[in-house]
This record gives sequence, structure tokens and C-alpha cells, in this order.
Amino acid sequence: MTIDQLDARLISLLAEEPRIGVLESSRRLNVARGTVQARLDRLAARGVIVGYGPQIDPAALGYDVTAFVTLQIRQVSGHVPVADRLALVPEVLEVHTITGGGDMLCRVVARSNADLQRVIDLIVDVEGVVRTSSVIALDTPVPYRTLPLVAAAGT
Amino acid sequence: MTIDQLDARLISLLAEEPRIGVLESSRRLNVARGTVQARLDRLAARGVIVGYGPQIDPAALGYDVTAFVTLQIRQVSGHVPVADRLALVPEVLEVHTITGGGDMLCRVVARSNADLQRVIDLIVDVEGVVRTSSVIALDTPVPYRTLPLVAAAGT
DNA sequence: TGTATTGATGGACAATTTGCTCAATTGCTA
DNA sequence: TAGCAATTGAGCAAATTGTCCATCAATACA
Repeated sequence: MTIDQLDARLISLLAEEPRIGVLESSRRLNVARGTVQARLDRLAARGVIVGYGPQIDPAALGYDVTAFVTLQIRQVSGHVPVADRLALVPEVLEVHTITGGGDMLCRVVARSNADLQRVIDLIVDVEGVVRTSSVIALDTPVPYRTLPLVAAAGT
Repeated sequence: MTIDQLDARLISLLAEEPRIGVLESSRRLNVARGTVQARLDRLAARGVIVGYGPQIDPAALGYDVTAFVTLQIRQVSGHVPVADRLALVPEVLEVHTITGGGDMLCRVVARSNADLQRVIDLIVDVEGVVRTSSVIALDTPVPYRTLPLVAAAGT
């Protein structure tokens, strides 16, 4: 479950310039093309690289408001059916179960503060959700990133 | 700031099979290649598509533990220098400022619960951080996703 | 010590894709 | 109705891809 420096450099390179392709990557890293291909295949096979899909910025789609909603759920029902219903709401971007009494934490986006109310109402209406409490993200000084982690993991 | 159904279908297609390329995409969508190229250029120019870099799974790198850490910071210093220092910690994957008294919320990963203590100590040591409180993500029934949002936004 | 195994290398090949340009057509709006 | 932006289909050279292969070095194992 470890990666070496070549892996880390390869990932960083592709993260910064995704369009360069395998051949150009091998040139930049001074290794054979087959090596790059093999590394990428292995990283994908090991699950380190999950995918290459386009990364979407919800704000650019008009979803300017991000909030973290903590929910308390009814214990009897279990959290699986709740998560399944939350997954049906497009504005719910991710859901975690967290420590502290069967609670859940989810990240949601909305078009405005008023729209956030609508989204929260959708969540409250989910069967099994007892109570919610939300905090709004005002600013994101460090957007989601994994590159520093990759660099640190590259032995 | 809106996308149409073709945009949405294109994004979804590329998200599911990123390796197919422009030409194959155009075939699948029954449009001309130039159209796909123009759409992708426009989506990138508008900031909807941020990038195509490889998506990394921290868990596959050995960082199995995810936690959300809420921090209270000293008001006088402001949050910018705090965020800058948090950004130096590789295990800090994202940082938000949130509503409720100058607080911040950050997502961190660690190799184990014991390792999480080390990471939290790093955060507490940041100049300006007064207190932290963390919740550990036990499970992630809905991993981060934007496709449903894209589909919903596609008019 | 001898022997597989794994990963990296460099080369080769055909097939495909890309980047770019062009003219014609479509659909919408002022 | 005139104008404009988007789409289409086509063509072209250049580059990249997918897929082989033989060789070599380092490692693990009997």
C-alpha cells in the first residue's frame, strides 16, 4: 500500500497537466513509455487512482452555497436507509456516518441561502431524520486537494 | 452559468469512461467531433470543468481514517494566516471558514487513530488555533460526487 | 549458489486519434 | 428578414496509442 517517488511525481505531473498523455509524461520523467503505462495500470489496479473524470465546480453551475449538515437519526431505523434516501438528493454531495450517537454529516450545496433552506427541508423530510444542524461554508481557503498527501506518501 | 443536456450527458459520459477521448465521445453522443471539442473548451473556459487530473483515494495510500476537525481560532489574528499554516500539513485535505464565531472546519486524514492524534496535535500547534473538536468518519455511504448535480443542472 | 520472478528498457508496427482548418448549414434572435 | 453563433462533415499531417518483443537488472526463494 505504498508508492514510490516516481509514482508521486507521475501523479503530480498528471494532476497539473492532465492532457499531456502517456508519451509526453514518460519524456518529462525520463523513463520509458512502458514504465509510465505500467505504473498507471498498477496504481489504478491498487485503487490509488480512482478515475480521471472531469472535476466539476458546483459554484460554476450556480451552486454557490456550500454547507455541512449534521443530522441526528432515529436509532431504530439504522443509517443505511437514511443514506439511501439522502443519495437521491442531487444537492447532497457526500454523506458520512460519524462518531457520536448515530449521527451523520453531509455536505450539501445550494443556489442561494434561500435555496439551502429548500435542500435542508428535503433532508429533514427524509424518513428517520430527527434533527439537523448546519453550518455554512463562508470561504474555502484550502480547496480539496490530495497532492501534498501524495508527495508525502511517495517514499 | 447554465449547462444544457448535451453538456450534462457529455460530462457524465466522460466521468464514467474517461479514457474514450473526444472522437469516441462524439460517436456515442451522435454529434460532430468539433461540437464535443467546442463544448469541452467552453465548459473549461467557464470554470465548470476544473480539471481532469487523476483522482486519488487516500485510503489506498494507507490513510484509512478521515476526520472533520472544527477549530476555534483567536479572533485578533484573523483566519488567513491560520489557513496558510494548515495548508502546510499534507494530511489536511481541505479547509473552510464557517458560520459561527470565526471558526474553521477542516477535513483531515490519518493512517490510524493514533496517527490522527499526531495530525490533530499539528493543527493545535498552529499559531492562532485555540481549541479543536473532531468527529471521525466511520463510514461513507455516499462518497463525494457531482454527477447527480450535473444531471439536475442540465436544462 | 543457482533459479524464477518482477519491473524497466528501447525498439517496432499498424491503427487510431488529435489538432487544425475550411465551407456549408441550421437555429435563434433582434 | 438579416445577422450571428453553433453545428456539421470533411480533409490533412502529425502525434499518440495499443500491443507486441527481447533484453537486462534487481529481488526473492529453494
